[in-house]
Amino acid sequence: MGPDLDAINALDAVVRHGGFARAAAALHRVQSAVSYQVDKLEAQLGVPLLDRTGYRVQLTPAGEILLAEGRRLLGQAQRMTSMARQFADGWEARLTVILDGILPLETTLRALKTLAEEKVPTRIQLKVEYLGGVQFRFEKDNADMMVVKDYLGRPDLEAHQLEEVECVLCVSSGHPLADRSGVTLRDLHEHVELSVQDSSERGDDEHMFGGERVFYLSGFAAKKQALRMGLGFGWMPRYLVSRELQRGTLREVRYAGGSRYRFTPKLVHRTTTPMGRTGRRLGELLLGGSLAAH
Amino acid sequence: MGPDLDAINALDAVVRHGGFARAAAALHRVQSAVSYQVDKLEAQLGVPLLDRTGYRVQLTPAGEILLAEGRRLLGQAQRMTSMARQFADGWEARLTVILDGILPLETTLRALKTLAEEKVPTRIQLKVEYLGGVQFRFEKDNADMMVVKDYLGRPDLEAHQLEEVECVLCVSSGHPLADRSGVTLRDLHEHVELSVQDSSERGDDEHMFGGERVFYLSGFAAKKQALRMGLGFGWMPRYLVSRELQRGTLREVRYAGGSRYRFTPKLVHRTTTPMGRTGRRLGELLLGGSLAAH
DNA sequence: CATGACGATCTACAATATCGATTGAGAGTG
DNA sequence: CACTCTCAATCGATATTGTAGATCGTCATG
Repeated sequence: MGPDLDAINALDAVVRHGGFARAAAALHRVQSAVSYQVDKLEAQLGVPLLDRTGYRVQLTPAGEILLAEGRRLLGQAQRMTSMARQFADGWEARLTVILDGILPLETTLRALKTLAEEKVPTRIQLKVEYLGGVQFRFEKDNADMMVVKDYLGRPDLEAHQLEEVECVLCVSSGHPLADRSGVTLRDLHEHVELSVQDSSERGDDEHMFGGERVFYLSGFAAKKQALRMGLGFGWMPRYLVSRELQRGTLREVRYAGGSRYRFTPKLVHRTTTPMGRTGRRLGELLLGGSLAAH
Repeated sequence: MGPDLDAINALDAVVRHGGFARAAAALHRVQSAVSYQVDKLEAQLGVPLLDRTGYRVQLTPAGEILLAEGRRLLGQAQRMTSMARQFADGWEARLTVILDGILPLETTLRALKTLAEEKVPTRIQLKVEYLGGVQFRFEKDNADMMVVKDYLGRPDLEAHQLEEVECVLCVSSGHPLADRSGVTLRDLHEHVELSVQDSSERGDDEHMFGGERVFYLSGFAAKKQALRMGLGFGWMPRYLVSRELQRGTLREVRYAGGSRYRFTPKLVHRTTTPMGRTGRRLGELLLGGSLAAH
């Protein structure tokens, strides 16, 4: 049907090396084989590509244009084979990673950037979820990895610990709770609690206070905005609010039960299906780079 | 070396028709031939492309990505063949046209736009020259066509007449010649004549007045600007100055020897080498559209 | 369990690519 | 002008590759 890549390659060699004989040498073939291939290509395309009238062969105008097109074709084929070789070498075709939105995106993105610079052929899909939604998605999408605050352990899951993240119970400086000390659970229940919406159907975070009024926000950016507006109180990872706490825009609630807690995020993957090279490399990068750094 | 287009085509057929047997039917081959091609492709790429464990074959993740790449390859090859067919059908690869700058670009550009819309594969090169420079370039570049005011006839050149263009001897309204009537050649010689620079080494236009002071401009746009600034007098094609003449910004010199002349532009091409389809089509478009229309 | 569709596999055969040698046509040299 | 050298087309023989046709095991379906 179409043109033959070998034939195009032969033509290319003839033109680049300036002759059938030299092309044949370069291709480790005999001259007649090259002649044959070029003839075939001309027959396939139905256009004379080389002008044989002179002592040296020369491209016809049409040949020039078609060869340029053909070279693009060869390049693309080259790319396809190198892509295939990478797959053969153990690079997986797809890698799905679920990330808990409470964790800083920056380190993850930097790791992905490094992967891109290393030209891995893998299509990486990164999804951000919250709370129980992380594991929910991990299982629903049959994802390869998740970076999560907490998860329900299972024998087929393996976890690596990442750097600790601290959470702070925050409130706007204008909020009634801001200036109070010795805040009790009862006090908290009189105010609105802000939480990030769980994308699964599971219950709430263990650190929630179980009051009457809870507003669910769609992410930590929205939650922070709501906090600053004085809508209510709520837990925030410190790295997201450290500047506001310094400036005093947000205040740490002086809650008697403790206004801080730390947790260790975990990089989780399956032990059933071994991870491909991209997955392993991404793991290295995430464990190496300090995930919780600002 | 690289992947084989036929094999890619076979894989594509298998996936699109959902099975080796159907693919074979669609390709007018027997099933084993398709099997062979797909096996070959997998061997060439070194990656399993189809998952044969199930009842129905299914693409592996790597196969999915590589097939997508392969389809692009097929499409490109398709384009290459169709391009070649057009060349085989008599569309030339290149077409060089020299245009006299005194003529309106618009019709020519419209014709070229039509050609582009008709998806001719030809690379068209349009060059604008002036006076003797047109034919000079035509010969130097071995161009295919020229649209010219005058040319030195030769037996191997054939010309078709286009629509007449009128030239007017113009001057700025602020110029001393603007309000005079019965202007003589002697009067003209006292002022600066504006002319467009000939890009060849040949002499001047036959319509020039042969005065002492002549300013040469690089094109009609520049000439018009110089005229409006009152730098001197000079011939302009009417279509370029009709608005200025109406408004009175420019005035027609009331020259006793005649302040207007008309000429018939000609579309010239060689009779020695027959024109290709693009050349013929462009000729049709230029002769059909009224070249001299505003 | 019988049936039918599917895809792998094998063999024989056909088509296609390569080899090695020859031919004739420029181009360079004395 | 004769000689040689390089170039590319051409040809017959051979090696490689692709296809047809038949068979086999597997899996889904009724």
